[in-house]
Amino acid sequence: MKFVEAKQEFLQTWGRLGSEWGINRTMAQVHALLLISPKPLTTEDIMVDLSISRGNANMNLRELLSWDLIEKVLVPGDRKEYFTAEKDMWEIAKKVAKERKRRELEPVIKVLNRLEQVEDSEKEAEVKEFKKRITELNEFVTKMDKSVDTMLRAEENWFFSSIIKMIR
Amino acid sequence: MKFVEAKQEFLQTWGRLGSEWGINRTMAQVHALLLISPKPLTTEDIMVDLSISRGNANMNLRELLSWDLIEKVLVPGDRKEYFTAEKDMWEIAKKVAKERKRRELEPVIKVLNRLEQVEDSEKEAEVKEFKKRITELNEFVTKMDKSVDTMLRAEENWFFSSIIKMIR
DNA sequence: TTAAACTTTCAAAAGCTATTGAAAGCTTTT
DNA sequence: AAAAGCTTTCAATAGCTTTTGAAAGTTTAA
Repeated sequence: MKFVEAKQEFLQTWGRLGSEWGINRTMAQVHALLLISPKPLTTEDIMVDLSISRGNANMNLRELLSWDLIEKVLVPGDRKEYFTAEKDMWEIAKKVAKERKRRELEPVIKVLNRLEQVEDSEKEAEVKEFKKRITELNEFVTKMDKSVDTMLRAEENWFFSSIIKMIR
Repeated sequence: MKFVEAKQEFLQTWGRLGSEWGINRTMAQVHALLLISPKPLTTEDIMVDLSISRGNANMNLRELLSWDLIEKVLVPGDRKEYFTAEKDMWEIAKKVAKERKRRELEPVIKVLNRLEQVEDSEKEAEVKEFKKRITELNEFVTKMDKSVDTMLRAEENWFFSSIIKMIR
């Protein structure tokens, strides 16, 4: 298999996986591109490699910056901005987990907490079941949330640190 | 907070979370509806509660069946099909993990394995970096995949069983 | 201070995914 | 065997998300 084909297939595959997990396909592809590049790239490079517009490239680069998955690099004697990606897979996983937790899990927990306060009424069976399910869901999601915290602080804790090493 | 409002907000919230995680919003809402219902529901019930068309309801119900998250229930003396959802959160999580692993992780691992076979060429730095990243990614995704397997078989293994109990 | 180089914005357009609803297809009842 | 009751299909369409590209904005160089 030739490099150019392999590269192309990787960009496709990573983009598809991203969109299956609720991440913009192009954002995943820009990230993939920076991931396999041995040197920092400019907006121009990314536009050319992925055949996308300047606006699109710019937008997805800022989004990746906000996820802290890439960073700007200054190349001495050049006015252009260069970008480079975090390459350690464990770091990437941690950053994604952290961001999704903050953006998605935490707001849901807030809502579930409020919903547990539903008042008991006449509609016995329905309301009882609702409260039961919400409570269970809340416990579950809260535990997921805590597990992510634990993972993020894994290195600080000898016990989890050793479990992580088994999985890692 | 009134029950009807709480129910509505729950359906909204769960639908939004679903779509953030790459699951059709309506599918998540149908699931949510069955999750909080103390008794099995018909297609008609679901159409009314979510204000969706028959075709849409039918399609998402079959999708949920294929994920093994809901099942058909026969009510004696009634020709209609009723549906009911698995209610144990741990079971739900396991089924979702199992399905996504099969549909998304496994195909990616196959591709990564193929991409590792890229031939070394003149373009030294680029190809070398590519191979390195693909290998690391492959190791990482394979470990994720194995971790999911371990989780799915958690109850069979005393050691992981005890860890799961801590998280669960 | 003017011009050039580069980045950001955003309204319009394209592209994609989800939804509708009527028709076709089953299965059970009469 | 005809009708009624219910489920499934799918082409058309609606609605949402992404992308474009030109214009505006910003920074550096001359």
